[in-house]
Amino acid sequence: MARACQLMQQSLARALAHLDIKPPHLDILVNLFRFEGISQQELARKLLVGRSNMSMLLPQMEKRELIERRGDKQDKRVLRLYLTEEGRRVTEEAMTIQTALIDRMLSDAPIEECQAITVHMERVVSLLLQEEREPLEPAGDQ
Amino acid sequence: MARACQLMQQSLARALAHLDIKPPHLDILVNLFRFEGISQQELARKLLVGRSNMSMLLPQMEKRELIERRGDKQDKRVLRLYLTEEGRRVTEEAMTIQTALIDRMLSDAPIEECQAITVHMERVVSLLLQEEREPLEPAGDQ
DNA sequence: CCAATAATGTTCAACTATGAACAATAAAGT
DNA sequence: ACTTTATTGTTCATAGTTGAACATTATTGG
Repeated sequence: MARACQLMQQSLARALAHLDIKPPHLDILVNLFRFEGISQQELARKLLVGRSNMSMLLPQMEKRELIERRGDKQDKRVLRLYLTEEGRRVTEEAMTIQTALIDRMLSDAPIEECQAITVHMERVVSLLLQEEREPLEPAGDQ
Repeated sequence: MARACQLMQQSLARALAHLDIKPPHLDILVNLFRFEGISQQELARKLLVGRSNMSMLLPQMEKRELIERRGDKQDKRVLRLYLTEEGRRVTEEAMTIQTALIDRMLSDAPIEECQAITVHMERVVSLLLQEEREPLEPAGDQ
């Protein structure tokens, strides 16, 4: 199953090649599409990657004029992220490609099953994130 | 969903830390456990990674005496892979840990659903692998 | 107001995985 | 037999990701 994810990433990468973006870029674009104006930190948290990763990718996307980074006026530490018109266009096209790929993969899976899987996966994610924060401390017992 | 896989890998990595092995090593061990005597090439194909990756990991595991590499007598190119006693011991312990993790994740998912998911994932894998080999050639039509 | 603590983003060294180029061996075509 | 083509494993340069250390700015506590 991990292998399936791995292969889908590779396949997605190939399908996205002609737009000159890769899966990590798409992840960023999609999240900005839905949550415009978030900070780099918030974005990194949603994507489950390190802040440093954002510091590598975002400036490069800014140079390609897919996104824009504007400093927050109330907190001079944070940079808020916005899509440019070009960025929005590319995002929509890329999402179309991604959706087509996913549909093709799940074409012979019942709809309810997909939803059930999604629900479980989200539960798994929150479960693991929670565990990450409580390494090994029962705290009250013993 | 890709994120869930990512997190499970991280969680598995932490759970495996005290054995001083990482998920890629476990993948190798489990496959040797089930298919003892396969070549590096076959192993790489099963794991969906490059041959070069095997060339990096396997010698290091050989030095730690988890595996053994013996040259095939009929084909002097291939190195056949075997688990040592120590390797078998570690593999069993690591599989226990992995199984426990997976069970914990899917504890509230119905059994049939898990099986259904597995079936679909395997189909997805074979579908994508097939596509990889036929990049863009309808060949007979048009 | 000032010190201490925390949060954001950047930089850098380390690690992993990859694909291309290569040497050795095998298989196929002549 | 000999040349050509394919396969196996290795090496190396490259790209992507991470965590730690850092500078800057906020927040908290005295």
